[in-house]
Amino acid sequence: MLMSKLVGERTKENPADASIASHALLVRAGFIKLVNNGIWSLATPAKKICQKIERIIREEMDAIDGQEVSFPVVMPKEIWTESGRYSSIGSEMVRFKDRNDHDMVLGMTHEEAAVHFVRDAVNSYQQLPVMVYQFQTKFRDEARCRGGLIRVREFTMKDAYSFHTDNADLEKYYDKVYDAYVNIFRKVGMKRVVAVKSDTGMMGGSVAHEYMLLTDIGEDTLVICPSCDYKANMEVAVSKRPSRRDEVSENISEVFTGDASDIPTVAKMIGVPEYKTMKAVCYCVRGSEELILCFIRGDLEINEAKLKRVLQKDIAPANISASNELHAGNIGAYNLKVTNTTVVFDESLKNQNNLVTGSNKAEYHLKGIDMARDFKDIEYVDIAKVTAKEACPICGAPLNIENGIEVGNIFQLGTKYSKAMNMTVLGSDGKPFNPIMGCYGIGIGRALASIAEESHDANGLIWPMSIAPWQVYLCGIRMDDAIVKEKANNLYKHMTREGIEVLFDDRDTSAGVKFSDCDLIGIPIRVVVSPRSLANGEIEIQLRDKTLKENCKCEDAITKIKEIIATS
RNA sequence: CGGGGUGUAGCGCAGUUUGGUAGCGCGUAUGGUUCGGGACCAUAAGGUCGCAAGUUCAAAUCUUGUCACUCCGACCA
Repeated sequence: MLMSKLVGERTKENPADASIASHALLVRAGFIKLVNNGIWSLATPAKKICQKIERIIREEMDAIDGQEVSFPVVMPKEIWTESGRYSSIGSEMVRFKDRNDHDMVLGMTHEEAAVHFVRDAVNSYQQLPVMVYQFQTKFRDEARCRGGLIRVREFTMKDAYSFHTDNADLEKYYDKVYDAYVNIFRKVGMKRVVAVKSDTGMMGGSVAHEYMLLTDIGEDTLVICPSCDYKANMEVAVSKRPSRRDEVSENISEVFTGDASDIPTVAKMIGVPEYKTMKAVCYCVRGSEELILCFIRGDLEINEAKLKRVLQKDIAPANISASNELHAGNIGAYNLKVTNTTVVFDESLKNQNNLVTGSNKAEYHLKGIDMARDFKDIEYVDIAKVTAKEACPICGAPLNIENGIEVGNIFQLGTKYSKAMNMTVLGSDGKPFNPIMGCYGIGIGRALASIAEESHDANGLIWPMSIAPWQVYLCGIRMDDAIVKEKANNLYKHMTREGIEVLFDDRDTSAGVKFSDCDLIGIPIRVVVSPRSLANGEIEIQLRDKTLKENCKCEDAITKIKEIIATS
């Protein structure tokens, strides 16, 4: 590829709307161009990286007996009605009518298509397990795109679907995919990737993991144990909390607290630590008048993902200031009288005593609450957010909290789709059953952006060799010099013939411009042909990550470059 | 969906307060001088100032509406 012909505008200045490095650099280097909110065109370098990432994924998927297929982007309403998701998914799924007034959808995921595809072709347990996968465009009408390619509406995803006779077989296969994913992220050059336990959300199913690239700009919050291998998304993370029960329980008494309504103020006023309080947090059920009143230890926060799972309902924060039943700021579980309200107690309160809580009347709080004594027969559920330094549920070490970008996920789906879509195969006992499914995804563009996020410096991108758009940036300095021009041209032809991927900067421009572009684009090996080094019969080789800079004889160049490629 | 910000040349911006017919830097084209970390000189091309309506002798500038993008939050297989 000749640099003089490469389409894609490079700029010196950061785009005004970029707030993260990968977004800014990918735009500056001319890799991507915005077409519409969350919809991007990819230039050749970005496309080449995607192809290399896909090649690595394909190798790993094939190695665990995956069969590459291709499902459609546009699907009829019917198969989504079968699974129940035509109605359960909101405006994130694009729906439209074709010329015959038929309801259609744009694929945002392909469980339905996979079941539709496999259910007629697979009739016997003897054909299982089977896994199909594809690289396909997804469209999700995201409420809010961000971060360049990190969160977009249209993107390419590798999605895979496996079918099994029983849970044991799924689990065995799930482990294989788990390992394949570890290989994939290692091969594409992502370093700080961890697999965390995750929520299964609208996908249904039980066990799920997300592969997270640890970075400050990550949208997900992760709980990670530094001393054992406990790692979980905040949505599902748990911790061990020491009991704060005192030896002696006081009696309940009222305390005047005036207009103090938040926990720090009340605790300070009464003179107790915040963990000796019980606070109320109120939610409403989306699309209903029903209220959810959560009681939790005052120093903790509600984990809304956990709460949703406990309730099996969609919730939203509620504004209760207008309510007649509840005194905002003075809500307490003791002597509470409410209607059309679900009351939930967090496990952090279990068996605690001498707690301060609202009195359900203005200007007063209660102290001396003993959960064991004052509340009989209540059920405690885990709806609390884990906080940093709490004890790991496995080993007890203080937990860390970090941010991560989700670069891949794997789900044990169970029979949610095979049952809903009536996919059956005959078992060894001659009876039909619904196969157990798993599904496994990796976003290609997000992977590219994540690598850019992890691997760059002030001058530009730094691509790992395995996915670099080109392996070598061949730089002719003084292309107006006949000898340089000839040498560089010969080297370009020679390298290309040897199968080395070269971007040849044949432009007649200054060295500074070429070096800057080379750094910005982030090609791993820079080869410089110039009058200066050529005078000694040498060319210059330098690595983008600055781990090597040396001259070598022209005739040894190809061997040397191949060696670098082979060992990186 | 809620809150903020911004729309002026391919990119980054000034000009808007106080209305007077559009500007800077980068990039691009041509010629010349340069040449190992974003060279210099000269000349040139490129904009119905997001869109629409209104006020006015006159609107990038004031008014109203609308659209788009973006940031923070909600949502997120």
